[in-house]
Parts: sequence; structure tokens; C-alpha cells
Amino acid sequence: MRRAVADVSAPSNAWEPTGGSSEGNPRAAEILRESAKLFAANGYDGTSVQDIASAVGIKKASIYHFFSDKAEIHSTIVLASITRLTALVHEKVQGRMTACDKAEAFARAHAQHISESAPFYFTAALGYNEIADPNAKAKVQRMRDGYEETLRGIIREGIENGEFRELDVKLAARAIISCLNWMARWWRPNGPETAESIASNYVKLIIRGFLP
Amino acid sequence: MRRAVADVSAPSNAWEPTGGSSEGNPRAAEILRESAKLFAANGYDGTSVQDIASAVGIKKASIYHFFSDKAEIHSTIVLASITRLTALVHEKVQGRMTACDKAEAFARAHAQHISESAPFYFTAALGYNEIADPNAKAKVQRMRDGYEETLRGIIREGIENGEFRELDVKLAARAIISCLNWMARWWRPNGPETAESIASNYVKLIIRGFLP
DNA sequence: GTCGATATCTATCGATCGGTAGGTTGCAAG
DNA sequence: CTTGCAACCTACCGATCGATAGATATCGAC
Repeated sequence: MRRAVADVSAPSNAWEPTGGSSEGNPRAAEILRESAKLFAANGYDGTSVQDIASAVGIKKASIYHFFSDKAEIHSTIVLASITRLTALVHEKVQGRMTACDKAEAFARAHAQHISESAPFYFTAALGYNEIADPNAKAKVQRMRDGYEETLRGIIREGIENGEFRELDVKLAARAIISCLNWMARWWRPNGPETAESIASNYVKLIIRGFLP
Repeated sequence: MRRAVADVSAPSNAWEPTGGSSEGNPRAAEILRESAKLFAANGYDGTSVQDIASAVGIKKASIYHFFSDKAEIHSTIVLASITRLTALVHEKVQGRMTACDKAEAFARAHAQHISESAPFYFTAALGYNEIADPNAKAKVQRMRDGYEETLRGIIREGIENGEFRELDVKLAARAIISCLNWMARWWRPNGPETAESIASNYVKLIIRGFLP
């Protein structure tokens, strides 16, 4: 069966996916890019290795020269996405900012990743718990936990310095992340609003409920 | 491939799924219940008709006596879920309540549906845009739109009567619904918190940002 | 010019899947 | 006692899928 999951037109990625067998190999990187587009559009099971090969313009067997199996392609994409996401968050959230500004920077970093790497992000967001390989799955889980913990730390900081009232940190972080994650289900690059402005507005709205 | 999507132990449904070929047929209803469990746990493509038949305790071909194909089983489940959800919302949100109370009742109705029909809800929430049949898909889309519009109406009401400040109604409704929908990705019936209390706390937190 | 590594190909396998054809059983109505 | 139909069965088909085996092509190093 071939079911449409998302209609995604991919921008070219400025960053290079790392890890797996793709390290510095342009053809492997191309396979990852095309696979991400197809996974995002049709889902993992809705994408055959033949589909990927056709998109790249090579034969199916050639795929197996670069990746040991289909699952490795998928887990490499998911890992690359979460790696890039956490890197962006660490890059944007730092230094002397208020907790409010940090929370907004956090959301903007997330949104930047969405818009600059939509196919990778959609593949990861919609299928990050569908990873077969236990090692890769554990690594992704650890990175997602660290990512969520970063936001919790920002909120805790805001409570400690009096910017925010006493509140349930876990719930508050989860609310913001839920909004960001759910964007993968409805936001599309060609839509009227940029991902960054939506994410920023989400945080501004929700953070008002954090104030004393 | 068989990938785990969710670990769901299903409570028995108090309500009867309607529509499709299941109308009042206990065996058809059983097929729907078992299918919902499997779809929620392994996804649509991760569930074979043979899996469903085994779970019910009959042979594969017998499934086709009650449903014309696998897609019909799926769309019947999704339709039943969204139908039940909107019915619950209409039942709980009515009469002379403040907009705040209505919003919380809205979220509680959503959460009640999650906890009383977890397999149906997970199947619908994770795969409602994977419906093949255009008619069913349009119907589901219409019901989801109406459901979201109900929440927008509540928020607009709150703005008009002064409970809430002027705010972006679309964004605000989407924030709440994002939190509720994302619960399908992490909340499990056996967890420490009830779906109702989580949903209620989400709304209480976010709604503080709505106040003047 | 030869060798070896990398990249790609053709051809095919075994398994699984959704779905169908057509027979069998059991029971209720006449 | 027979007819008819719902419910279920056995057996099978055609298509597709992920993956493999093994041949070929390209090209830089020596």
C-alpha cells in the first residue's frame, strides 16, 4: 500500500548528515536526502528501497553498497536530525539571556531545524520510536531526553530567579515541546507562516502562563 | 517488518463502534477491537490481516466476510474514534459554564476518550491522515475541523465576555490541541497519571496565558 | 599495462502480503 | 426435510518487498 503521509518539498540541506556509512561520501549523502524526502512523504513502510534507488537514479542493489539495510538508512536519518537539533539548541541557547529569551531561542532553534531540514525532521519526528536497532534507538532516546532536559533547566532557572512563578516544570516543558512536535503533523514549508514565527508565538503565548 | 509503535493494553470499550459493516454485529465489533489494539501497537502497515485474524481466533479469509478490505477496518476505527470524541465534547461542553470551565471540560472530554478507548484513539491520532478512501478521509477531516472549531468558539466566547485578553484564537486553540494530540505519543494507560488530570493541568497552565 | 578498490549493474531468491475462489458447517424458517 | 443464508473454512494467486550473488565498469596507483 502506498499512503500519503505528508506533502513535503525539500529544501537542500546546508548541513551534512554525519554518522553511519555516509561520512563524507556524496552518494551516500544523496541517498539519505532522497530517502528522507520519501520517508517524510510516504512513511517508512510506504517507501521501498526501489523507490529510493529510483529517486537517486541508480539501481536498487547499489543502495546496499552504501548501507547494510533499509533500517540503517532510516536510523541514520533520525540520528542526524536529532543530532542537528540538539546542536542548534546548544548554539542558540547560551550566554546571558533571560529565561524567557532562552525559552524562545529554544523554540526558534527547533523551528529553524524544521524549516531548514524538513524531510529529515519529519522522518525523525514521525518515526523516532520506530527504530529497529536497539543501539540507535537508545542513543536517540538519550538525546531526546537531554533535549527535553535542556528546556526544563531553562524553566527551572526562570523559577529560581523569579521570572516565573512556582509551576510544574515537567508539565510546562512538555506543553511547549508538544506544540513544537505536533507541528510535524500540520506545518508545511510552503504554508503562509514560517516555522520560526509560529514557534516563537507558541512560546510567547504559553510563557505568559508562567509569569508570577 | 514489525516495529513497535506503542505498548497499549486495552480497556474494554463501553461504547459500541458504529458505522461500516459492524452495525450491531458482535464479531465485526470484535474484529475492530482487536484491529485497533494491533494498529495502535504496530501501526497499520505493521499489522497484517493474518495478525488480526489470529487475535480474533478465526482464519484470515473470514475477516473478508465482515469487511471488504483492510483499509475499511482502519477507516471504520478512525471514524468511530473521532465520532465518539466529538460526541463526548458535545456532551461535556454545554450549558452555563465560563469559557475557562468550558475549555477544561473540552480537554477532559478528550482525555476521557483517550483513557476509555486507548487503542481506538491511538489508531486514529497516529493515522488519521493515512486513510485511503477519499470519502472517509473527507468525513474525518470535516469532523476534526468541527472539533477544533468548537475550541476556537470557546476561546472567542472568553474574549468577548472579558474572561480572556485579545489573542490569536487560532494559535491558542492549536496550542491546546497540540498538547492533547501529542499525548498519543507518550501517554500510556498504565502510567502514573490519569489522562484526565494531565489534560486538565495542560489547560489550566496554558489558559493562564489567556487572562487579561 | 596491470592490479585492486570502489561503484554500479543484471538477475534472482525466498518470504510475506492483501485478496479471492469456492467449499463446508450450522442453524432458523417454511 | 429441505432450502437459504450467515459464518467460517482450505487452498491458492499475483504482486511486492528486502536482500543477495555475482558480473561489469571506471579509474587512480604503481
